[in-house]
This record gives sequence, C-alpha cells and structure tokens, in this order.
Amino acid sequence: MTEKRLYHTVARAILDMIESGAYPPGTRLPGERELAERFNVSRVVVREAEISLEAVGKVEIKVGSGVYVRDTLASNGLALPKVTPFELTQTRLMFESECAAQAATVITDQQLADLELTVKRMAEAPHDSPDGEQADRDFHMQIAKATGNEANVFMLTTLWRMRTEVDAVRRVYSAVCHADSSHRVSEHSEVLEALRKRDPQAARIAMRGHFSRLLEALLDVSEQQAIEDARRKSHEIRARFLQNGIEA
Amino acid sequence: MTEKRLYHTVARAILDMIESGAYPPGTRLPGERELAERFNVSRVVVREAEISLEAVGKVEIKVGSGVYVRDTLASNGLALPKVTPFELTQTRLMFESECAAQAATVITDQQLADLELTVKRMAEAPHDSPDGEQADRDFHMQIAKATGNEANVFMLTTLWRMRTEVDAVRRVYSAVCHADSSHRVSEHSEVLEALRKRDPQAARIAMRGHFSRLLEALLDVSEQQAIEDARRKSHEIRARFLQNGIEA
DNA sequence: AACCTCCAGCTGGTATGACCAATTTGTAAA
DNA sequence: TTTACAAATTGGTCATACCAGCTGGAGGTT
Repeated sequence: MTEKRLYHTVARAILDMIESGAYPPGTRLPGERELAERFNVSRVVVREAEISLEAVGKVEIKVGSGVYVRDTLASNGLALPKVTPFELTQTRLMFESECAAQAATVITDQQLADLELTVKRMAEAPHDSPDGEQADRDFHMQIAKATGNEANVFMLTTLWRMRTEVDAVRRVYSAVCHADSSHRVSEHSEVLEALRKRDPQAARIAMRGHFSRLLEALLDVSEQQAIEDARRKSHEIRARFLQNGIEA
Repeated sequence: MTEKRLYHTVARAILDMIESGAYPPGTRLPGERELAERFNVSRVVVREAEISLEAVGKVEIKVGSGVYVRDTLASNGLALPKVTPFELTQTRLMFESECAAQAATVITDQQLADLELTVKRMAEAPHDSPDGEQADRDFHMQIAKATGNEANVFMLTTLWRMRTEVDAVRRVYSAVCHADSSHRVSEHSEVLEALRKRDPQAARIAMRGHFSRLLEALLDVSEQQAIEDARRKSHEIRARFLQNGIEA
C-alpha cells in the first residue's frame, strides 16, 4: 500500500531505520541531502518527513547540527506549560479566592459538613504524609465543587495537575510543605469558618491569606535553594580545581 | 518569543486560528499560497507548518482539495467537562476580570499598542467573520499574556478550548455573537482604556461589565432557544399523535 | 603537551519559481 | 434537470540558491 504522499513514505522509511535499531536514541541520522539522494527524492520531501516525525516527538531537529533520534520514554508529556511555582501560586491565589467567595453564597450544609471532616482529616494526619496531601487537595477541590460550576472544578483540576506533574513545581512545593505545613490546618479552618458564615468577603480574604502565606514560604524556600545551589556549584568548582591540580 | 524556526511560528499561528474558533472542526482553512502571503513567508514554510499539524492530528490534508480542521473530540486525549455556556461565562468573568486587574499593573507600552491594534482589527472586521473571532480571542489572550504569568495563559487557553470544542457551548456562543456583537468593540475599548491608565480596579470593573452583558445576552438567547425547543417538541408530539391516530 | 582562537565547511532553514496530479467548480451540451 | 467536460484551484514535488548556526580541525599561544 503505497502512501499517496511521498513524504509519508519517506517518514515511514526513516521510522523503520530507527526502529530497526540502526539508529539508537541519541544518534544523529544522515543529513537531509544524503537521505534525499538515498531515497531518490528531493530534499524538501525529506525535510517534510523529518518535520512530521519531529511533531510526534520521534526525533529532535537541531539547527546547524543534525537530526537526532529521541528517547521515546522521556518524550511523554501531556503538554503542561513550564510554569514556575510562583506563577502557579499566584494564579491559585487569584482563582481560588474568587471560588471561595462564590462558594460562600451557595454552599450547602452537607458540603460544609464534608469540608469540616476534611479539615479534621488533615489535622490528624502526620505531617508530610500522603493522607495530608490528599486532604489538602480534597479541601480545595470541595470548595470548587461547592460553587456548583463544572468549569471551576475543571480549572482547579488542571491547576492541581501542574502542581503534581510539572517537575520544577513539585520539587519546590514538597520542600515548602515540609517546612511550612504547620499553618495549613489553621488557615483552612479560617476559610471554613468564613464559608460557614456564608460571608463571601471573609472567605475571599481567608483564602487570600492562605495563599499569601504560601507565597512567602515559597520565597523562603527558594532563597534557601538558591543558597544550596550556590554552595553546590562552588563545591563543583573546587573539586574541578583540585582535580586539575592533581592531574597537572 | 520568536521560535527559532519559522515554521514553528506559523504552525503556532495556524493553531491559534483554529483554537480561536475562527475555523471550527470540518472547516477548510485558507490555501497554502494565501497563508504564505498573509504570514509573509514562503509557501514551503506554510507546508511544513501544516504537515507538522497533520502529524499531531490537528488537521487533515486532502490532496487537491485543501487542509481541513480535524474534529479533535475524537482524537484528543484530555476530555473537556460538560460545561454549560453559563458556567463557562461565569468562570471567565471571575478569572479574566482578575487577570485584567493584574495585567493593569504590569502591562508594557508595547503590549498596550498590540492590544489597541487588536481592538481596531475587530472593529474593522465584518460581524461574524473569522477575523472577528480571531481578534476577539487575541484580545483576551493578550491580556492574559500581559500578566506575565504562564499559568494564566494556560488557564485561558483551556477556557477557550471549552468555548470552541464543547458542542453545547459553541452553539450558544455563536448564536450570541450573531445577535450581540455590536457591544463587543466598545466594551473591549473600555477595558483597554482602563489598562492604559494602569488602573486595576477600573480594568476589573470594565471586564466584569463585558462579561455581565455577555451573560445577559446568553440569557436572552437561551430563552429564545428554549422557546424554539418547546415549539419543536410540541410539533413532534403533534406529529406523533397524528401518526398514532393513522396507525390505529 | 595542553589550551585557546578562528575560520572553513557541514547542517538545517527559507525563498523562488516551475510543473504535476488530484479535485472542485463552472459551464455548455444532452 | 441531468450529464459531461474543461478550466481554475489546491496540494505535492523538484531544483537551485543563499542564509545562519554548529562543528571540528588548523594553526598559533602558553
């Protein structure tokens, strides 16, 4: 079954070359000009084929260098943006505060009771435990649900995915939770209290406070990490210097 | 900002055109030659861009016919929730108003200039035209970008996907835009004016106003559609009754 | 010998312009 | 109205030229 379009055929052929093991991950495959000659097609077609492979993450094209076979294991990503912990927290502050305010006016007694259980669950869970994490997530998610707006729920789900799936964010957040989990319970309680009073403004403020403090904790931690980084870097330099000294 | 490779930029631009809703699934988008001229690039680049989009399943290329936007509903991995137009608008009201307020304090002169161009573009575009849709999306997206927060940009992108990919929403929205596009330009101008003054509170209020009016328009339209539905349903019942009468 | 510097020669990226084949469309004939 | 065919349009491919980033080695420096 010959593909109608030439570049499909060529893409297939290149893929075969790769999958045959002739070009393991990381390898640089022949230049466009050479492949063009080998397949007896124009360079344009080879380019189109390689570009389509690039789009699916099979290869990586480096200008001026060549086309490299990609490690397919590492290339699995669900297209979350490269956000920083600060950006995420800022957005959560803005979004979740409004959600809280919105929820305050429509939350049901049942939902309030559930929320209270969640807060209690977190209070009783040991610091840094999976249960605590789970309870934290439940707390925020339940509030979003309480707005009765599916779009809000989905948005928060997406935001939470960033927290857990974006490497840079996950690292910093876990460090923060380690250092600063003490405030969480009391802050959650404040939010709950405001919701119980059906006071939108109070709920908003309580939630803002929660995230503001988180933001500050982030600053501390990132400062700490910057220091760590600097220290590590200087160690490396020192090691390299010593090694050079030995070698020389 | 400028992706090193031109065809990446173009692919991004084409994707924007699609995601803005200007070209709903199934639609045929402009020919390679036209796009090449519009983007001021060679036809080769446009082809490469479209091929990369084809590889990811965003579009379907039909020889001799054109490039068609693919129905992402079937192929897409991440399912969007079943939100109603009201929910989406409520969330956008809340989210984008805060974005506007946030942007007001940090927006650059360049971004303000771009925004002004976008408003002008929408004013000059004929109602219901793809260009108008595109300009509308650009306006909101540029404000999110102006906050300098990638998370905000991603959130808005996701919200916009709901608008264009969730059937129920798309239908109602297009009906609304048909009936109510007159206010949009002046409302956008108000937001722009507030941003220009770097006044967060004014920006928030202007954006809230924009969406509030949209919500009202939604109410009108949905009322209209409810009437239509009722009428159609009664017709069906009548038809069935008559048929039953005949059969019996 | 180890280290820089610099440039020639690769590699991919883009632009033109031309021509082919599939498709769509408009139009004239049946 | 239907059918048939030709013209216009659209994507597919080719050849060629030139640009820009990268690599590696020649040649000079320490």
